[in-house]
Formats: sequence, structure tokens, C-alpha cells
Amino acid sequence: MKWVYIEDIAKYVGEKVELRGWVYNKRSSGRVRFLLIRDGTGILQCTIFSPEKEHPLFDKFEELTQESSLIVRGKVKEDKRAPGGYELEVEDIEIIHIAKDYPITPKPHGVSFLMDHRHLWLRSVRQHAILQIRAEVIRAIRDFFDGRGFRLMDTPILTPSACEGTTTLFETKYFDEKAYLSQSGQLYNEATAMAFGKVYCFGPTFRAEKSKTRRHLLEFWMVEPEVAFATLNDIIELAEDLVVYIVSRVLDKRKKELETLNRDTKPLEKIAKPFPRITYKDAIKILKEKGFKIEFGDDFGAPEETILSNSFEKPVCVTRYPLKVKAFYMQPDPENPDLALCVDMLAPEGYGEIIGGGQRIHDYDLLLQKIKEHNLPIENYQWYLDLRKYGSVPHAGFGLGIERTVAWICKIDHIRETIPFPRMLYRMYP
RNA sequence: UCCCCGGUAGCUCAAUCGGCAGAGCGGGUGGCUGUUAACCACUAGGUUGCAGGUUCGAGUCCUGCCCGGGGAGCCA
Repeated sequence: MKWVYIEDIAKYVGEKVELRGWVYNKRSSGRVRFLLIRDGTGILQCTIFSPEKEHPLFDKFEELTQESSLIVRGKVKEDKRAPGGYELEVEDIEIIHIAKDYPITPKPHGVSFLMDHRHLWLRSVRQHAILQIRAEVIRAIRDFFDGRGFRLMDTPILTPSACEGTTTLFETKYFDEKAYLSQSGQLYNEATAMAFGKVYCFGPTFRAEKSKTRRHLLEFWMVEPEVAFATLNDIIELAEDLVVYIVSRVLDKRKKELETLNRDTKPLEKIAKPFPRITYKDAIKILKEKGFKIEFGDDFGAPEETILSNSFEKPVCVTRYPLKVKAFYMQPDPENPDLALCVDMLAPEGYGEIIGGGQRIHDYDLLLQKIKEHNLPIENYQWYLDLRKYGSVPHAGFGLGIERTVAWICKIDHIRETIPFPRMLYRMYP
């Protein structure tokens, strides 16, 4: 008998097939038994009928508990009464393993309990939908860059010092030396961009900030393109194209999952080019009009970002922040040397920053001066300065946070559900 | 690091003014011929986070600690 997956079940109506999976739930009513089986691709209702009170399959049904693993064989039928429209008329049950006292029931649980059981929580319908969308987002990102001739360049996780010199890093040992877990692949990608023209890296990044909010993880995934000869405007366009591509791909391929999450897709359907662009100065004006006590030169806090994000239907690109609130490598605006040629993209519906990027300094002397001003150890940046010594060109790039993007697309309120095993302040188990 | 909230059965929660610690789910037993987080009946299940204090009497009030959640700063 053919082993099939539930996501393909419609193709087998009228045929006898085999399913391999786990018991999601079971119900009974008199001489009818309902077994909800999940196999990782979906959930299917399996039915057992008997005109007699006793039946060998009833005995096996009784034995089964939530999350017990099994193989069922039977005939696929179309039936409007079944959730999903299809069901399996069971002819044979082969029990593989009986699960005893599965802790997560089909009833509500608290966050703390669910996080302690994250390894099992992943089996639930909602987590399944979110992580399917995450996988789709990642696939879309790779297709987008690969399709545009970008070269994948994996950057190191173990680094000798801070990339940006701003956030706190996780420290580890490198034999007798100290090493730090990477917080960005950008600096290395400036080197690979000079070798390959347009590149991207995609990997985990680490921030040892003691952030305890719904939009922070200590370990998260980021995609970072870097393009030689590109200016600020070039990468804003690239960022727009990328976000439009990701959203339309999820709308196209993961409609069912969005529905599972009760995600209203109308706001997502509006995501098209061009996105609104405002300068930092405009943003300050908007915030002041809304009654915020904020002055030119201040960076935005979470409430400010939420207000800006809610002010537009599409992601908004905020450009030209004051240099002093940004990283040392930011290229100054030729029209106003106090401003940086940078961009932050804020996702709508209150989600806030999903992209940060900009044009990098390509002048050797200016970069050297900034490294000194920021008290960074020059010996660690010799190679980075070299890039400005041998055929330096203007270049730009950005980083997009995967988890924040997934949280926005799914419209879920906490980032911890967008990665299989979140690493958070005071929580490293499981 | 700071601010706010919480910790009672395996889970989600209730417990009036300080007066016998309870319900639903889950488990067990039985019932029901189409269930939809099924339903109905019965049943077992407690160191009320920990330590101390006030009181005739503390889940409830006080002090300290531990753990968790939310937020701030910082950032994607």
C-alpha cells in the first residue's frame, strides 16, 4: 500500500493508502470512532465504523492516546462533514508507540508552560503555520537574491571584535584568545562585495543585550546584501523589491497558514512599490505633531517607532538619521555632514524596524578618523581599512531581520513564536 | 540594570471581610451510530513558589528571597 502525505490526500480519493503519523485528537460517538491524525504536513480525520459494539479496531482506538505514533491504512473519501473535506476509512491500525500523559492538551495553556515545552509545542497547528511561513520567507529571500545574480557569502560566526562597536557581544574562548559571536556579517561582506560585486549572507547573529521585549531575541537570523558601486537610493529600491517579493510569495503559497493564524491579508495585499520615504527630519515633525517630546538628534524609542509604523499602510523608509546615533561606518550625507546616508524600514501595523542599512564610508582617511572617534581597536580593523586602500568604491547594503518580518507577516504579537527554539533573556531551555 | 504584574491539582483558573481549598480541561470507569477544542454520568488527584512574622485561625495581611510574564533602554 502506498505511503502518502496528508497534504496530497486529495489526489487519492477512492484509493487505499497508508498514513504515518501521530494522534492529534480522538473522539467517539456510539459505534463511530474519529481519529485525527497529523503527519507533519496536515491533519486528517480517520473514521472507524462498526455495526457491532465490539470491534478489534475499537480496541486499538481505545489504546491510543494523544501524540501516540502509528500507521493507519484505509480508503480515502471525500466528505463535507470532515474537517478539511477528506477523511480516511480505517481498515488497519499499526501502533508504533503509545505516548503517555502528553502534557499539551487541546485546551489553553500559559506562555511559561508552553515555552518550557517548546519541543512539543512545535507540533501544534498554530506553531506549525508560523514556522511554515518562516520557511517560505527564507525560501523567498534565497530565490530573490539568487535570481538577481547575488552570490551567497557565508560570513564567520566567531569574530575577533565587534562589527559595529555598539551592542554587547557574547564572549567566548578561542583557545587562549577571546572571541565574540558575530552580531553582523556586514563588514566581511564589504570585502566579499569587492570580490564578487553583489553578495548576501544569511545566518544567525547574536546580541547579548538584556532586552526583555516582544521584539527581541538574543539569537536571531538576518539576511544582509551588500552591493559594490551602489548608493543609498539603489539599496532602498533593492529593499523594497525584496519585501514586496517576500510578501507576495507568502500570499501566494501560504494562504492556508495565514488563514490558520486568522491573519487579515488585506493589509498585506497593499504591499507594493513604491514605499513611502521620509527623512529623519520629517519623522521628527510627524512625532512632534502627535505630541511626542522629541528633539532633532534623539533616536527613536519603541513607542515612537510604533507611531511612525502605524502612520503608513506600507512599510516606510526613514532616511538620513543624525550620524551620531548610527554606526561608525555610515557615509555622511554630502548635503549635510551631520546626517548619515542610511535607511531604516519600518513595517506597518505597528511592527516597526525590519530593515536597517545604508551607504558605507569608502574614503580611507574618513573611515580611519571614525574608527578612532569610536575608540575601536585599529589593529582589528586593518583589513577593513584595506578595502578603502585598494580600489575603493562607494557601496551600500542592509540587513533584514527574519523573525521580525515573520512576526509582521503573521501578525503575531511576540517574536518568540517565529523561530523553533528562541533564545531569550533568562531562557535557554529547551 | 530599572519599572509594573503574577506564582493555588498535570494544565487553565476561582476562592467574598482573614473562617471547611473549588471548577473546567487532562487521567481513570461507564454511556452514546457523524464527532468538529464533541457530549453526558461517576471517579482519583493539593507541601497554595520558598523562608520567616502577625493572628485563636493565613491561599488571603507584613518582611525577605526565588521563579515567570510584560515593558523601558539598546537594536533587526
